Amino acid sequence: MATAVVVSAAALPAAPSPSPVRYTPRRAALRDVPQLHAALLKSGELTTSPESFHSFLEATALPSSATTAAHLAYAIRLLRLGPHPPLSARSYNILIRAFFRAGHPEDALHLFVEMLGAAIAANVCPDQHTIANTVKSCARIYALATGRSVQAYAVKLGFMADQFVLNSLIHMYASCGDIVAAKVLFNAVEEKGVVTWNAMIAGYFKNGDWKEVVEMFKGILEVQAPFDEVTLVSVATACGKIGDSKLGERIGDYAEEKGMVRNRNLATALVDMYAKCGQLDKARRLFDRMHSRDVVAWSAMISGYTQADRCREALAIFNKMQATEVNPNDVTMVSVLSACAVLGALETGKWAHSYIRRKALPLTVVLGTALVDFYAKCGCIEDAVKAFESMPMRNSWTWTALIKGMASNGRGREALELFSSMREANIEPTDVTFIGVLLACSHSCLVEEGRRHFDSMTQDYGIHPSIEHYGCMVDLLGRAGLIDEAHRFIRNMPIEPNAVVWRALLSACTVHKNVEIGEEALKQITPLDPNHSGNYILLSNTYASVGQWKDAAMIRKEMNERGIKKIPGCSLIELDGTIFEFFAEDSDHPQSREIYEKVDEMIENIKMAGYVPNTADARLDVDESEKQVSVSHHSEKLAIAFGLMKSRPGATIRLSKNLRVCVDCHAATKLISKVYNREIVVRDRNRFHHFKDGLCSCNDYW
DNA sequence: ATAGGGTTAG
Repeated sequence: MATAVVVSAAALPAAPSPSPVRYTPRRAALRDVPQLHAALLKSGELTTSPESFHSFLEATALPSSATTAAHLAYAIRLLRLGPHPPLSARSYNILIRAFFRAGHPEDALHLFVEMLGAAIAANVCPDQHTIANTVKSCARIYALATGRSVQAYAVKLGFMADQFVLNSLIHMYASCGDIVAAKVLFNAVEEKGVVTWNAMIAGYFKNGDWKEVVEMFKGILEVQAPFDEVTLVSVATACGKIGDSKLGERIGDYAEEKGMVRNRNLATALVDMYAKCGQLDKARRLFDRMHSRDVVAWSAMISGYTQADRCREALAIFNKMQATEVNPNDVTMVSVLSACAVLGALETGKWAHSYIRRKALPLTVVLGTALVDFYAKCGCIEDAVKAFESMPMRNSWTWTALIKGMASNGRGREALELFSSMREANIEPTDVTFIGVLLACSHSCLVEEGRRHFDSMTQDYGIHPSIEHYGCMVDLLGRAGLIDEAHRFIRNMPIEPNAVVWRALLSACTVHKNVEIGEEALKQITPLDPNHSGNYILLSNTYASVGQWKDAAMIRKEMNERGIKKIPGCSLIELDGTIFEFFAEDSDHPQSREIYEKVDEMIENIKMAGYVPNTADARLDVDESEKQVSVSHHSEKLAIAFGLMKSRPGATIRLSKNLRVCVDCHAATKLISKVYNREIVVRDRNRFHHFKDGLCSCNDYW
């Protein structure tokens, strides 16, 4: 009896509340271990009773949150140096399991090898427990070849009928990507238990085959095979990934009904599933009802908001998390940075970066890429480069993020140089990389390079252009003024052009005042995307730019008749870590009056520097002076005025807006940067504008 | 004694 050994159960610290599923051994605080050891030595039990020895080993080595490297070191010294009873498989098994659970699968494998040596010397033979635990370690480090040789032992020793051995092997093969080997074993198991099914499902899960996870579960239901919480965790998560909200919801309801949502992992999986199926508020209600939330639960909720483009709420919930005992990890910070990137929340994101450094969170490829992307999307391209260079590992996503960042910050040449370096580093570009490359060309008017890369994409890399690539090309040609060529390009596309492609052409027509093709473009867009206000506004502005006021007014009238509302312009500005949101003609802000006064002052000042209001993009139903007032209340100007009021002199003003910068705001902002001696960085829908000393980084080409 | 589970980037 194991209990007979331990000096006194009362001498041991109470175990934390045991999880309902897993076996939780008695544990000893490190300072109690020698005492326990001494007592066992003194009574002689340590050497005479194998049961006592094993029990002591378990108490010392089996990990809990309190287990340290010192515990493991103590146990391994005891095993190697003794004194102890003649060693058995059991002693090795305890340590193999301990090292595995403590996150040292390699050491577990070393112990297995050591055990095989001992097998020769002292007649210690691996048993089914040894095999199962060793196989688990192989799975953890993706040691497929090693796993196969362990299976050879299992065959040789006749353990292949053991459920535990079989299940661990199925799991090992599946998680190492050898799904065929896993399936062969799975099919060979006659009595499939719930764990057998789960191991196979987990295999498909690990390989990202969400559809097959769902299919297997449907198979389970069909043959009425057993399933449990663990099954549902995988299946619910898979439902989220493929957007199967019907099955997801059934699982959610079932879990509620059976009280399974008390299982934290399952509740977390359901939160994730609801969020990914677009039921964010349902996800939140479940999250709020959870009894305890660990870092994964918090991260799931935060990423749910980020992925649903509700980034301010993502940051709000991150703030709540910080008031708890749970510490964010690298995964949490990925979502946080991604939210900051979307919002252009530079201060908050910088804080996140410093947190990562302070806590020495592992700079994984994903986290590093999120950092690069964040800095690039906040217009801090130098910091993006620094983050890129500080990463120990980069992949194609990382390079792509920086290339796109360079492109949208108007540094096309550098983006193309980066692309060359990427190739020299032997990182395979993807379809998205080429979108970055083509954007770089179009934002910097590099027409020849763009054509070359577009052709090379298919010829040299076998990547077939998607509609987005075609859109970039139309944009590139159109912006460069090659409107006819762009139009021909669309007509020769092998796939149906969509509204985005035609809109790129239309927008080029607006810039280059081409009424004829602009009309054609709108005609093509209307059936594809009838309710997008931008289309009408672009053509109306094209008419206005060549003085066809009647036609311009007619288009606006048509818009009104069809009940199409202009998307309100919206600008975000972050000051001292708080994000302020402005709409055109906004009067919601408590300091509205001061802000409008500041706008008037700003306009007067830049007029003295030569500003002439450009009302081509203004509403048409009012007279000229009203038009001037209306453009002066564009959301950008309100946000800039607020920024001037609230930041110290000379500080850079950064804002991000939902539409593209209008001609008037662009001209005004250039002058504001000069008159107020401020750098102003504006992120619009498409790209960045860095205003300084009366000039813009886009060279007025956007 | 033993097997299976949730969150992340372009």
